[in-house]
Amino acid sequence: MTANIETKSKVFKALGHPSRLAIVEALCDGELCVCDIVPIVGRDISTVSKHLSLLKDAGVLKDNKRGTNVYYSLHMDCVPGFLNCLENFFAKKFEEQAKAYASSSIKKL
Amino acid sequence: MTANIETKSKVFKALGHPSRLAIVEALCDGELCVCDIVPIVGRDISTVSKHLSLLKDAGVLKDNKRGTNVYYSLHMDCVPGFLNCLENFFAKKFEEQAKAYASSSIKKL
DNA sequence: GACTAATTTTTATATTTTGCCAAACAGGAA
DNA sequence: TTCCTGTTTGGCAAAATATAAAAATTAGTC
Repeated sequence: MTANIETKSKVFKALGHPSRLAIVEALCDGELCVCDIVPIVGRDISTVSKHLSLLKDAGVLKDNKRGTNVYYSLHMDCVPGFLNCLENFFAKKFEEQAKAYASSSIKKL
Repeated sequence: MTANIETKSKVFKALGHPSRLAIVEALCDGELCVCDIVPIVGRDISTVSKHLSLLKDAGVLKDNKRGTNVYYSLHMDCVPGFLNCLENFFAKKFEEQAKAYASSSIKKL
């Protein structure tokens, strides 16, 4: 065990907010500047900037300044795969729930 | 996109606390009852119980009552792989930092 | 039934996080 | 330099979270 629990839980905490997860999902398709991220999140620029620095501090994102713009991109390659796995997990779960509901509805007839 | 951002960020939020991540890491080796988890976390049993129900609510864990004991186990198979990837990420990062420090030390001689 | 052990829920308090505004800062153009 | 645009930082109120003590619940035993 190299990384301690605090370091790793910091990554999860960083991703554990709807605005920040939306940012990370958007960045799965490639880098974006802060000005592009703001409308995606729908919050004040200052708020978005704080979310971005938190994600960077956790190691999830990296930034790259070009001119007056700051471009953020994914730094941690583990993330997209896990997001995909999560997607499948909930897809399967909802499918099963729908099936269970359907069969219970039939029973009630 | 099947699962909404709230559902997914709830998973990350659940894992984004050192006590809860320690619980999940312990459960990667197999199910444990609450009485076994309490000493691992080192908190009051009521606190641990709350952490466990939060993890269960997020879909990360499932529980199984046998007699007076409640056994918790991993429900989401995505998690161990991601934890492993995180481990490698930080291992590589610390290695690079150590290398960078070593070369900077040599320059100072 | 009463009694004990394991766990959860309730309640209360302390701490942390979030989000907006205003101010500060950085780079480019006039 | 001054102005303008894009981004970050500081401060504060509101909301969310963590913790533990006490009360309630559940299963097993006598």
